[in-house]
Amino acid sequence: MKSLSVLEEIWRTYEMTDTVIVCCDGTVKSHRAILSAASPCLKEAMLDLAEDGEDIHIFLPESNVQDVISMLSLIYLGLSCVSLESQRGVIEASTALGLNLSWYEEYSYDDGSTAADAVPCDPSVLDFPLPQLTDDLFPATNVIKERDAPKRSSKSSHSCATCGKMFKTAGLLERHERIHSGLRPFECGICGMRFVRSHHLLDHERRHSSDAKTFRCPECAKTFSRRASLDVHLRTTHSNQKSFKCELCGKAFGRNDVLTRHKMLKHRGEGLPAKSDPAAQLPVPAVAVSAAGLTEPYNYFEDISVSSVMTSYENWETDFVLTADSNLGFH
DNA sequence: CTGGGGAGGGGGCCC
DNA sequence: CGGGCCCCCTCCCCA
Ligand SMILES: [Zn+2]
Ligand SMILES: [Zn+2]
Ligand SMILES: [Zn+2]
Repeated sequence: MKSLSVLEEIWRTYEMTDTVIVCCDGTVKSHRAILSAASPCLKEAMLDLAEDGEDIHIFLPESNVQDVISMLSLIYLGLSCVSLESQRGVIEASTALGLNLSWYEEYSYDDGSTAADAVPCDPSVLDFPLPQLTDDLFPATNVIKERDAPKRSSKSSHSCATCGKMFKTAGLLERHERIHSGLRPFECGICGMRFVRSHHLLDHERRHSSDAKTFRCPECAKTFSRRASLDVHLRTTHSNQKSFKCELCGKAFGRNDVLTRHKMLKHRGEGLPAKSDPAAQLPVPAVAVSAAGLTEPYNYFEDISVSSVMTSYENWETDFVLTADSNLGFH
């Protein structure tokens, strides 16, 4: 069991939601306890409502589902996986909810004002529960975005009803949704370990057999279990590429996970440099950096999760910033 | 501490 | 569809 993943688990499973955020193009369910923690004035307003177990409805008619999901991922996970296009929408939704934005003050408008200037919660976003709205129009799913949703890009959008991640094809979405079911249909005949996908089982079973390490380094004759492991070895050991630079001390690393570990161990509590610092722009663009820096107890988790979350979004905006070869770093 | 390999688990794609 | 493959990202663990 991983540590630091309680909020991630809540986020992924979307169980026991008790709050519905009604957007212009659908609804997103959430948890009032977590929203309360993020917004004192929202907490105060919700305490006056719905003691009888009914969902509280929060109305953000100016916001769309995707922006609200991005905002919630920021609240639950501390991640800002937000496209440049929807950045303002996230800020506006956050402002309407009176969120305490001090921990991602990296957000700023083009004119230089920042999200930390957010005004107090607008009480008009809260209203009486309207269960028929969600029950009739948006049944059985946590997130509905197809209906009337403006197309965000020319690419097809298939979004997961549980976590909101978007996929290129319905098949990819279906495969992804198996993650939430917890089903692991593929079992290793030797050790009994179970896997979500057949290829993972195949990869695992190879390690029980003699042909475990079939990839041989042409430079030093070391052998590896995977092609990818050999590639990393060649890149870091033989060509000594260090594409991941610490924006706090300038030290460069060959692998992003090593850089992340370095920041966790060496720079805890230091925060991140100003956005104007060119070093802060790469390899992860400033908009994607969780701006709390390294002061929060969950930061290790946050940092290492940024790019993995972002990769699920990388195809829903053409101007999305993290590219597929992010592990190669910048050049 | 860092370097680095092993391993689990993701998305994209082809057939 | 699903199997199989690629490539990726992160986490674990040890030297
Ligand atoms: Zn096994
Ligand atoms: Zn080698
Ligand atoms: Zn550093």
